Amino acid sequence: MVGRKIRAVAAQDPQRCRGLSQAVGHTIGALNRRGKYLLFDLGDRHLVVHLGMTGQLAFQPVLPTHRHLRVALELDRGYLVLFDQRRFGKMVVTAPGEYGPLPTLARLGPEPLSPEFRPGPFAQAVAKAAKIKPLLLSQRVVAGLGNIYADEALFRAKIHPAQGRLNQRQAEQLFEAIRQVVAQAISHRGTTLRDRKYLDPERQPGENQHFLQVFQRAGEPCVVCGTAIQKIRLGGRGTHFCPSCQPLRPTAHLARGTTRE
DNA sequence: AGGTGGACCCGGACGC
DNA sequence: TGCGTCCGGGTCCACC
Repeated sequence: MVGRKIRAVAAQDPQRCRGLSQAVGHTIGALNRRGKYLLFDLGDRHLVVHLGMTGQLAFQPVLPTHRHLRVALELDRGYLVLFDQRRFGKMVVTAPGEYGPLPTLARLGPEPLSPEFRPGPFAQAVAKAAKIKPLLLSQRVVAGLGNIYADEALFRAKIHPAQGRLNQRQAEQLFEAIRQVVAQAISHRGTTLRDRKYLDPERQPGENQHFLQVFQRAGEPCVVCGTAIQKIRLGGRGTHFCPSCQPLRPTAHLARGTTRE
């Protein structure tokens, strides 16, 4: 669809797609990604798309009739459409770099597999965290981690999801675990759970669900020690961990140099 | 400023 | 079979 001109836009829910009419008359340039956001370069504007949890973006020659069709951009030949099964997805037009309507994008941390993701700044950020998992989900210290990969990375690093003030060693372990979990998920073409919410552009399921070690495995044995995986609620999210491999210790015992033992 | 809890939504799973 | 209820996913926002 790159190179095509946007002729018209139609949004089912104009309130949540503010500014979309600014896209009309622009030509779609490069398509980039930051974290979970897709950025279409329109020259002096960016078209920002977030698929939420169940959204799908498609380029189709004819306008589909689909009950979950939420936004349609009419292009020179064909349509760019956002299907948004549960209405958490977004399409917004902004000036490049001005992401006021998208505060999470405005404060997005580095890509986990990029050179900008560095252990030093990461360690500094997680040393101050009240609870590590909500910080990972905030997108501020690293971009793109959702509930599945946050749980998996914390398991690999042997850190309890509610742990605060990570020490240097924990920070290094978590840094590596995040990169491994993301790289593994990409190599397995994504995670498609039982509900098949995620399918790739060819409509094929991913394979990473077969490699998850804690997510949605509550009650099953830990792959390392055999202890039953626990599920708790943390920051409003279902959170899976091994209570034996990921013990929660008082922060004071972990933050090096803060005790007089 | 940072943390937290609720709102948003609806398909699917589950219980009766 | 059908109906009601609950859950969960990623932000965003109001509040602390």
